[in-house]
Amino acid sequence: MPELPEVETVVRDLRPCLTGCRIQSVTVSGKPLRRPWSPEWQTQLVGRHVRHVRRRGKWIVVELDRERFLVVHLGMSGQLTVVPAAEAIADHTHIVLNLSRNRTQLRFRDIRRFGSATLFEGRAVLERFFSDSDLGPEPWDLDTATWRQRLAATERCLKAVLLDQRIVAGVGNIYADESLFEARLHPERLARDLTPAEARRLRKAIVTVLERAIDKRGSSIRDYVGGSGLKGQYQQEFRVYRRTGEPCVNCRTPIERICLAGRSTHFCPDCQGSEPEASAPGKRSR
DNA sequence: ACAGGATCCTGGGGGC
DNA sequence: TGCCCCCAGGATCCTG
Repeated sequence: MPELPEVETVVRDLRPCLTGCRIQSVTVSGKPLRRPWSPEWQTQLVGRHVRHVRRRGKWIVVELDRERFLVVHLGMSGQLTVVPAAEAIADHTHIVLNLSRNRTQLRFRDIRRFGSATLFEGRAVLERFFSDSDLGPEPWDLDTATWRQRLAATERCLKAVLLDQRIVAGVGNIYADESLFEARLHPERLARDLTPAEARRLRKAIVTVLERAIDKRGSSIRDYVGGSGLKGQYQQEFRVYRRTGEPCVNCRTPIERICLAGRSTHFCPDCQGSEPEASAPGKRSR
């Protein structure tokens, strides 16, 4: 669930609560997460100070002293929050760090356990992790030439390309659909078929939609909360996502839902043009 | 190289 | 109430 805007919100919430804190002690649930947690990390974390908290794609990076990096992925249902230690510990809480400041704790809770927390030793190891996973650029760092070249180099449809973290980092199912609506592009269009103007429009739409969502603290459909436990509000602004059958905000045509790249995909069949086969030359819709 | 499906999990919602 | 099925913001692995 958490995509770039949700992860960015968590990071912005956590930063003032964590920066400068000392980790006093660590407890874990022992339940397996997406990536295995090594027991020795508990002792390595104790006594470390938090230098900085940042985001890379959908990854949260908690930078510690002595070049240690706690890297968290929220998966589908992960929550990373700072709360008073006195607050009851909810079910499915897997990692608790006791912090030096104001009797607070950093808690990682993940109902479905598709998320992960990993400790990296050394900046080079962290960098290698991101380069090995081939994580693409942040949407606003995507330069025109690279973007056009990546689109031209694939046979895949736009929806599949937007979900590919190697091409652009941070976009997930919600913001892929919302960006394609913003750009007025059909999710089944082949990436390689985009004109330069369309490619530019899509890149701009991604940034616009993500910035709007960050302003609203992301989207809370179910489990997502920010680093302070507050929900997001962007779900109230969805124009296509989860609006199947409801009228398009532009043209009142009912929003359609199909399955693409294994994910439910929502679009306006009128505003977002027709499928490639149907758009005969010389007979362009709109 | 890619689509499609299955997989890792838990829980909410709808239909009956 | 309960049961069963479908669905879910992600990523990865396998097969064809």
